Amino acid sequence: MSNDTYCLEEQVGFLLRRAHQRASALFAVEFADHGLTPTQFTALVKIFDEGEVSQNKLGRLTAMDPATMKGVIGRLAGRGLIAGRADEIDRRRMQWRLTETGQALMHRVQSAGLTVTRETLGPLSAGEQKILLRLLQKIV
Amino acid sequence: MSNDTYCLEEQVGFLLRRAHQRASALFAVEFADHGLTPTQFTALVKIFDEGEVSQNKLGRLTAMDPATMKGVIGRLAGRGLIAGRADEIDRRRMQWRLTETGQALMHRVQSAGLTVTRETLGPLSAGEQKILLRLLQKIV
DNA sequence: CAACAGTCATTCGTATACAAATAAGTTTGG
DNA sequence: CCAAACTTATTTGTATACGAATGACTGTTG
Repeated sequence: MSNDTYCLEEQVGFLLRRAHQRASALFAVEFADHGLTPTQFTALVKIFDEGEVSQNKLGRLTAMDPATMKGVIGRLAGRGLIAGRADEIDRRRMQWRLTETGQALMHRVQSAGLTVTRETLGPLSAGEQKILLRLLQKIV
Repeated sequence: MSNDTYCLEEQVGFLLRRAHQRASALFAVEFADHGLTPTQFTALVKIFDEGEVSQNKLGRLTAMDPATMKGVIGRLAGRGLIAGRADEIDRRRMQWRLTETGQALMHRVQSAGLTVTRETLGPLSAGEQKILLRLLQKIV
Protein backbone atom coordinates (compact mmCIF):
# COMPACT_ATOMS: atom_id res chain seq x y z
CA MET A 1 0.00 0.00 0.00
CA SER A 2 1.98 2.96 -1.25
CA ASN A 3 1.51 6.43 0.15
CA ASP A 4 0.97 8.25 -3.12
CA THR A 5 -1.77 6.02 -4.45
CA TYR A 6 -5.23 7.52 -4.16
CA CYS A 7 -7.57 4.83 -2.88
CA LEU A 8 -10.98 6.42 -2.59
CA GLU A 9 -12.17 3.99 0.07
CA GLU A 10 -9.31 4.98 2.36
CA GLN A 11 -9.82 8.73 2.14
CA VAL A 12 -11.27 10.21 5.29
CA GLY A 13 -13.52 12.58 3.38
CA PHE A 14 -15.18 9.77 1.48
CA LEU A 15 -15.55 7.70 4.65
CA LEU A 16 -17.03 10.65 6.53
CA ARG A 17 -19.53 11.21 3.74
CA ARG A 18 -20.59 7.56 3.75
CA ALA A 19 -20.73 7.31 7.53
CA HIS A 20 -22.86 10.42 7.64
CA GLN A 21 -25.15 8.95 5.00
CA ARG A 22 -25.60 5.81 7.06
CA ALA A 23 -26.26 7.76 10.26
CA SER A 24 -28.84 9.87 8.42
CA ALA A 25 -30.54 6.78 7.00
CA LEU A 26 -30.81 5.22 10.47
CA PHE A 27 -32.17 8.52 11.76
CA ALA A 28 -34.80 8.62 9.02
CA VAL A 29 -36.08 5.17 9.97
CA GLU A 30 -36.26 5.95 13.68
CA PHE A 31 -37.91 9.35 13.17
CA ALA A 32 -40.18 8.36 10.28
CA ASP A 33 -43.30 8.65 12.45
CA HIS A 34 -42.34 12.14 13.59
CA GLY A 35 -41.35 13.60 10.24
CA LEU A 36 -38.15 15.18 11.53
CA THR A 37 -34.85 15.39 9.69
CA PRO A 38 -31.54 15.13 11.55
CA THR A 39 -30.99 18.85 11.08
CA GLN A 40 -34.44 19.78 12.32
CA PHE A 41 -34.00 17.58 15.37
CA THR A 42 -30.62 19.15 16.04
CA ALA A 43 -32.19 22.60 15.98
CA LEU A 44 -35.03 21.54 18.30
CA VAL A 45 -32.56 20.00 20.77
CA LYS A 46 -30.56 23.21 20.99
CA ILE A 47 -33.63 25.42 21.30
CA PHE A 48 -34.79 23.10 24.08
CA ASP A 49 -31.38 23.38 25.79
CA GLU A 50 -31.23 27.15 25.48
CA GLY A 51 -34.84 27.92 26.25
CA GLU A 52 -34.76 30.90 23.95
CA VAL A 53 -32.12 31.60 21.33
CA SER A 54 -31.53 33.90 18.40
CA GLN A 55 -31.46 32.58 14.86
CA ASN A 56 -27.78 33.25 14.22
CA LYS A 57 -26.69 31.90 17.60
CA LEU A 58 -28.72 28.78 16.96
CA GLY A 59 -26.91 28.46 13.67
CA ARG A 60 -23.54 28.62 15.42
CA LEU A 61 -24.61 26.11 18.06
CA THR A 62 -25.84 23.65 15.44
CA ALA A 63 -23.17 24.33 12.80
CA MET A 64 -25.63 25.69 10.26
CA ASP A 65 -25.11 28.48 7.77
CA PRO A 66 -27.47 31.46 8.19
CA ALA A 67 -29.11 30.57 4.87
CA THR A 68 -29.59 26.96 5.98
CA MET A 69 -30.85 28.10 9.38
CA LYS A 70 -33.46 30.27 7.72
CA GLY A 71 -34.92 27.27 5.90
CA VAL A 72 -34.86 24.98 8.95
CA ILE A 73 -36.44 27.63 11.18
CA GLY A 74 -39.10 28.30 8.57
CA ARG A 75 -40.13 24.66 8.33
CA LEU A 76 -40.18 24.14 12.11
CA ALA A 77 -42.19 27.33 12.61
CA GLY A 78 -44.51 26.35 9.76
CA ARG A 79 -45.33 23.15 11.66
CA GLY A 80 -45.95 25.08 14.85
CA LEU A 81 -43.07 23.42 16.70
CA ILE A 82 -41.28 26.69 17.44
CA ALA A 83 -42.36 30.31 17.76
CA GLY A 84 -40.32 33.46 17.26
CA ARG A 85 -40.47 36.98 18.56
CA ALA A 86 -38.53 40.11 17.73
CA ASP A 87 -35.84 40.94 20.28
CA GLU A 88 -36.75 44.21 21.99
CA ILE A 89 -33.10 45.17 22.58
CA ASP A 90 -31.53 44.26 19.24
CA ARG A 91 -34.08 44.93 16.57
CA ARG A 92 -32.31 42.78 13.97
CA ARG A 93 -32.57 39.70 16.13
CA MET A 94 -35.25 37.01 16.18
CA GLN A 95 -35.62 34.93 19.33
CA TRP A 96 -36.98 31.40 18.99
CA ARG A 97 -38.41 28.98 21.53
CA LEU A 98 -40.34 25.72 21.53
CA THR A 99 -44.12 25.89 21.46
CA GLU A 100 -46.13 23.52 23.63
CA THR A 101 -46.52 21.35 20.55
CA GLY A 102 -42.77 21.40 20.12
CA GLN A 103 -42.17 20.51 23.75
CA ALA A 104 -44.64 17.65 23.53
CA LEU A 105 -42.87 16.37 20.42
CA MET A 106 -39.50 16.54 22.16
CA HIS A 107 -40.90 14.42 24.98
CA ARG A 108 -42.17 11.83 22.52
CA VAL A 109 -38.85 11.56 20.67
CA GLN A 110 -36.74 11.74 23.84
CA SER A 111 -35.27 8.27 23.41
CA ALA A 112 -35.24 8.11 19.61
CA GLY A 113 -32.12 10.25 19.30
CA LEU A 114 -30.15 8.00 21.58
CA THR A 115 -31.46 4.96 19.71
CA VAL A 116 -30.06 6.35 16.46
CA THR A 117 -26.70 6.91 18.11
CA ARG A 118 -26.72 3.38 19.49
CA GLU A 119 -27.60 1.90 16.11
CA THR A 120 -25.03 3.99 14.27
CA LEU A 121 -22.29 2.86 16.65
CA GLY A 122 -23.67 -0.69 16.69
CA PRO A 123 -20.78 -2.28 14.75
CA LEU A 124 -18.27 -1.02 17.33
CA SER A 125 -17.39 -2.25 20.80
CA ALA A 126 -17.96 0.09 23.72
CA GLY A 127 -14.28 0.97 23.76
CA GLU A 128 -14.18 1.61 20.04
CA GLN A 129 -17.22 3.84 20.32
CA LYS A 130 -15.49 6.07 22.86
CA ILE A 131 -12.36 6.25 20.71
CA LEU A 132 -14.30 7.16 17.59
CA LEU A 133 -16.15 9.97 19.36
CA ARG A 134 -12.91 11.32 20.78
CA LEU A 135 -11.14 11.25 17.40
CA LEU A 136 -14.09 12.85 15.62
CA GLN A 137 -14.16 15.62 18.20
CA LYS A 138 -10.49 16.27 17.46
CA ILE A 139 -10.94 16.71 13.72
CA VAL A 140 -14.12 18.79 13.88
CA MET B 1 -22.33 12.08 32.66
CA SER B 2 -25.49 9.97 32.67
CA ASN B 3 -26.36 7.67 29.84
CA ASP B 4 -29.86 8.96 29.18
CA THR B 5 -28.93 12.61 28.78
CA TYR B 6 -28.86 13.79 25.19
CA CYS B 7 -25.74 15.87 24.68
CA LEU B 8 -25.71 16.97 21.06
CA GLU B 9 -21.95 17.40 20.92
CA GLU B 10 -21.44 13.75 21.89
CA GLN B 11 -23.80 12.25 19.32
CA VAL B 12 -21.98 10.49 16.52
CA GLY B 13 -24.41 11.78 13.89
CA PHE B 14 -23.74 15.40 14.79
CA LEU B 15 -19.99 14.81 14.92
CA LEU B 16 -20.04 13.06 11.54
CA ARG B 17 -21.97 15.97 10.04
CA ARG B 18 -19.48 18.50 11.41
CA ALA B 19 -16.41 16.47 10.47
CA HIS B 20 -17.78 16.09 6.97
CA GLN B 21 -18.39 19.82 6.79
CA ARG B 22 -14.79 20.50 7.78
CA ALA B 23 -13.41 17.99 5.28
CA SER B 24 -15.54 19.58 2.54
CA ALA B 25 -14.35 23.06 3.49
CA LEU B 26 -10.69 21.97 3.30
CA PHE B 27 -11.43 20.32 -0.04
CA ALA B 28 -13.00 23.50 -1.37
CA VAL B 29 -9.87 25.51 -0.54
CA GLU B 30 -7.50 22.99 -2.10
CA PHE B 31 -9.60 22.55 -5.24
CA ALA B 32 -10.69 26.18 -5.62
CA ASP B 33 -8.53 26.63 -8.73
CA HIS B 34 -10.01 23.56 -10.38
CA GLY B 35 -13.68 24.18 -9.63
CA LEU B 36 -14.36 20.64 -8.49
CA THR B 37 -16.62 19.62 -5.63
CA PRO B 38 -15.77 16.62 -3.45
CA THR B 39 -18.53 14.64 -5.11
CA GLN B 40 -17.41 15.52 -8.61
CA PHE B 41 -13.83 14.57 -7.77
CA THR B 42 -15.05 11.29 -6.30
CA ALA B 43 -16.85 10.49 -9.54
CA LEU B 44 -13.83 11.40 -11.65
CA VAL B 45 -11.55 9.19 -9.53
CA LYS B 46 -13.80 6.19 -9.97
CA ILE B 47 -14.25 6.73 -13.70
CA PHE B 48 -10.47 6.98 -13.92
CA ASP B 49 -10.09 3.73 -11.96
CA GLU B 50 -12.70 1.88 -14.00
CA GLY B 51 -11.76 3.21 -17.41
CA GLU B 52 -15.35 3.02 -18.51
CA VAL B 53 -18.35 2.59 -16.25
CA SER B 54 -22.13 2.79 -16.41
CA GLN B 55 -24.00 5.55 -14.66
CA ASN B 56 -25.71 3.34 -12.09
CA LYS B 57 -22.59 1.34 -11.33
CA LEU B 58 -20.68 4.58 -10.85
CA GLY B 59 -23.40 5.60 -8.43
CA ARG B 60 -22.89 2.42 -6.43
CA LEU B 61 -19.10 2.79 -6.41
CA THR B 62 -19.31 6.38 -5.21
CA ALA B 63 -22.33 5.97 -2.90
CA MET B 64 -24.54 8.29 -4.91
CA ASP B 65 -28.25 8.01 -5.53
CA PRO B 66 -29.23 7.68 -9.23
CA ALA B 67 -30.85 11.11 -9.06
CA THR B 68 -27.70 12.62 -7.56
CA MET B 69 -25.52 10.77 -10.07
CA LYS B 70 -27.54 12.25 -12.93
CA GLY B 71 -26.75 15.76 -11.75
CA VAL B 72 -23.05 15.11 -11.14
CA ILE B 73 -22.64 13.37 -14.50
CA GLY B 74 -24.45 16.21 -16.23
CA ARG B 75 -22.16 18.87 -14.78
CA LEU B 76 -18.97 16.91 -15.50
CA ALA B 77 -20.12 16.19 -19.05
CA GLY B 78 -21.15 19.82 -19.47
CA ARG B 79 -17.58 20.85 -18.68
CA GLY B 80 -16.21 18.32 -21.14
CA LEU B 81 -14.43 16.30 -18.46
CA ILE B 82 -16.27 13.08 -19.26
CA ALA B 83 -18.00 11.68 -22.31
CA GLY B 84 -20.76 9.11 -22.51
CA ARG B 85 -21.91 6.60 -25.08
CA ALA B 86 -24.90 4.31 -25.24
CA ASP B 87 -24.09 0.69 -24.40
CA GLU B 88 -24.60 -1.44 -27.49
CA ILE B 89 -25.59 -4.53 -25.49
CA ASP B 90 -27.89 -3.01 -22.88
CA ARG B 91 -29.72 -0.16 -24.51
CA ARG B 92 -30.78 1.41 -21.19
CA ARG B 93 -27.21 1.81 -20.08
CA MET B 94 -24.89 4.80 -20.49
CA GLN B 95 -21.15 4.23 -20.37
CA TRP B 96 -18.94 7.08 -19.20
CA ARG B 97 -15.21 7.70 -19.51
CA LEU B 98 -12.77 10.56 -19.03
CA THR B 99 -12.11 12.84 -21.97
CA GLU B 100 -8.56 14.00 -22.63
CA THR B 101 -9.48 17.21 -20.84
CA GLY B 102 -10.67 15.13 -17.92
CA GLN B 103 -7.49 13.05 -17.88
CA ALA B 104 -5.36 16.18 -17.99
CA LEU B 105 -7.31 17.62 -15.08
CA MET B 106 -6.85 14.42 -13.08
CA HIS B 107 -3.11 14.70 -13.61
CA ARG B 108 -3.11 18.28 -12.38
CA VAL B 109 -5.07 17.48 -9.22
CA GLN B 110 -3.25 14.22 -8.54
CA SER B 111 -1.76 15.36 -5.26
CA ALA B 112 -4.54 17.70 -4.16
CA GLY B 113 -6.79 14.87 -2.99
CA LEU B 114 -4.11 13.48 -0.73
CA THR B 115 -3.38 16.96 0.55
CA VAL B 116 -7.00 17.34 1.63
CA THR B 117 -6.83 13.99 3.43
CA ARG B 118 -3.61 15.03 5.16
CA GLU B 119 -5.09 18.36 6.25
CA THR B 120 -8.33 16.80 7.43
CA LEU B 121 -6.43 14.29 9.57
CA GLY B 122 -3.93 16.94 10.63
CA PRO B 123 -5.05 17.19 14.27
CA LEU B 124 -4.43 13.45 14.75
CA SER B 125 -1.23 11.48 15.24
CA ALA B 126 -0.31 8.86 12.66
CA GLY B 127 -1.61 6.12 14.93
CA GLU B 128 -4.88 7.94 15.59
CA GLN B 129 -5.35 8.49 11.86
CA LYS B 130 -5.16 4.76 11.20
CA ILE B 131 -7.58 4.02 14.01
CA LEU B 132 -10.08 6.61 12.81
CA LEU B 133 -10.06 5.22 9.29
CA ARG B 134 -10.52 1.69 10.57
CA LEU B 135 -13.43 2.65 12.83
CA LEU B 136 -15.12 4.69 10.11
CA GLN B 137 -14.84 1.75 7.74
CA LYS B 138 -16.60 -0.41 10.33
CA ILE B 139 -19.63 1.88 10.70
CA VAL B 140 -20.08 2.67 7.02
C1' DC C 1 -42.82 -17.67 -25.29
C1' DA C 2 -45.29 -14.85 -22.17
C1' DA C 3 -45.67 -13.06 -17.58
C1' DC C 4 -42.99 -11.31 -14.07
C1' DA C 5 -39.37 -9.50 -11.58
C1' DG C 6 -35.42 -6.80 -11.63
C1' DT C 7 -32.29 -3.07 -13.61
C1' DC C 8 -31.13 1.47 -15.82
C1' DA C 9 -31.89 6.06 -16.26
C1' DT C 10 -34.96 10.01 -15.69
C1' DT C 11 -38.08 13.28 -13.40
C1' DC C 12 -40.27 15.69 -9.54
C1' DG C 13 -40.35 17.39 -5.04
C1' DT C 14 -38.23 18.41 -0.60
C1' DA C 15 -34.30 19.36 2.40
C1' DT C 16 -29.64 20.46 3.59
C1' DA C 17 -25.22 23.28 2.58
C1' DC C 18 -22.87 27.24 1.43
C1' DA C 19 -20.89 31.37 -1.35
C1' DA C 20 -21.97 35.96 -2.26
C1' DA C 21 -24.49 40.01 -2.05
C1' DT C 22 -27.65 42.96 0.45
C1' DA C 23 -30.17 45.73 3.99
C1' DA C 24 -30.76 47.06 8.51
C1' DG C 25 -29.15 47.62 13.03
C1' DT C 26 -25.40 47.72 16.65
C1' DT C 27 -20.77 48.44 18.45
C1' DT C 28 -16.41 50.47 18.47
C1' DG C 29 -12.58 53.69 17.84
C1' DG C 30 -10.88 58.01 16.95
C1' DC D 1 -20.42 61.89 18.40
C1' DC D 2 -19.69 59.93 14.04
C1' DA D 3 -17.78 56.94 10.63
C1' DA D 4 -16.02 52.41 10.15
C1' DA D 5 -16.41 47.80 11.40
C1' DC D 6 -19.18 44.27 12.68
C1' DT D 7 -23.53 41.50 13.42
C1' DT D 8 -28.19 39.79 12.18
C1' DA D 9 -31.14 38.16 8.98
C1' DT D 10 -32.52 37.67 4.14
C1' DT D 11 -32.15 36.54 -0.78
C1' DT D 12 -30.27 34.30 -4.89
C1' DG D 13 -27.93 30.73 -7.12
C1' DT D 14 -25.57 26.29 -7.31
C1' DA D 15 -24.72 21.58 -5.64
C1' DT D 16 -25.51 17.45 -3.09
C1' DA D 17 -28.95 13.90 -1.17
C1' DC D 18 -32.75 11.06 -1.48
C1' DG D 19 -37.83 9.28 -1.64
C1' DA D 20 -41.10 8.12 -4.97
C1' DA D 21 -42.83 7.42 -9.34
C1' DT D 22 -42.09 6.36 -14.23
C1' DG D 23 -40.73 4.31 -18.76
C1' DA D 24 -37.74 1.48 -21.15
C1' DC D 25 -35.28 -2.50 -21.30
C1' DT D 26 -33.30 -7.15 -19.70
C1' DG D 27 -33.29 -11.57 -17.41
C1' DT D 28 -35.78 -15.27 -15.40
C1' DT D 29 -39.13 -18.67 -14.87
C1' DG D 30 -42.96 -21.47 -15.38
